[in-house]
Amino acid sequence: MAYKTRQAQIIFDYIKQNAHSHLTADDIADGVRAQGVSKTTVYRQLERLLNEGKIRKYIPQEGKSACFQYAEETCHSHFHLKCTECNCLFHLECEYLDEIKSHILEHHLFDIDNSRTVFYGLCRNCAEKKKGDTK
Amino acid sequence: MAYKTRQAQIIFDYIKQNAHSHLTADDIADGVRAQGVSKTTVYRQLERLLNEGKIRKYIPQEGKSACFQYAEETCHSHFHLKCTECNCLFHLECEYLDEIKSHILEHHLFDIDNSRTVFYGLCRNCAEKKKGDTK
DNA sequence: TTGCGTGCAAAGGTTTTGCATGGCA
DNA sequence: TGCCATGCAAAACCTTTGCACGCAA
Repeated sequence: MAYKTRQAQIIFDYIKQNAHSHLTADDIADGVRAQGVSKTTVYRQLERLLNEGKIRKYIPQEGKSACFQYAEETCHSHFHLKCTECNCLFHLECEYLDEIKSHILEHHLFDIDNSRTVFYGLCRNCAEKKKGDTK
Repeated sequence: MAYKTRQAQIIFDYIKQNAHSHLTADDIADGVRAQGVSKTTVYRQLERLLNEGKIRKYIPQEGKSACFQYAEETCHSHFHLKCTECNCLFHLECEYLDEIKSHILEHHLFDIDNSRTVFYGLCRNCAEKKKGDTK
């Protein structure tokens, strides 16, 4: 049903190798262009990988383009914190927070999708920086 | 410093009257066009209202355009649930969940912005519908 | 009268699509 | 060979911007 093409492999490898960072479609296209992969194919593969759950998509509050990141299996079981100031992503593994999901499911009848949910706010560094500002 | 124009008032009123729903810039433009307000002005007013904190902006995971909603004061103190299936927004007021913010701040040194954070997942109706599907 | 807000049209940027070709199975 | 994936270019889409005019203060 799905062919395994050179380009698709290159794109997936690139995202996997940069698993630590958030890449825009443009970033990825830049990274694979030298190997003869077009931007159109990048978009089409991103859509496929997204459906397969192999990557995750983040949509910044401000700014233009969506970011993508390799979806490690372990990421399905925890939440993410995204700093609105420095745009860093933090992985949050914590027993207390696992209870959130079951609490909301039981008391509010809503089944949270951990891998899609991102908490926005200020990370430690940026909060301190802001405090220091002469505002 | 800021003039009070007819168009600005019309736009704000429209958003306020539809406080229960998520409106795209286009929805709003459609709603006020008959009263002689241009889409450009809608965008410019949305930006202003956003900065003033009078409305909130939601960026859907899927789909194109951003959604806006009248920001009721009470919304600053609770979280929101957004169904990825039917796109409904639920307001979540619950003591237990208020603890989330302080827990994450104390234990993970991250200051969550409630008004920006949205939990994505499946609401009751859609979850049941999916269960019923012959998948 | 001053200068911010508006409207139109055009630009800007991201993502999608049509169609012919290329390449996996 | 059959058919999905690719590439190019163009389109579609949302949002922003330049500029002249109108209107609130």
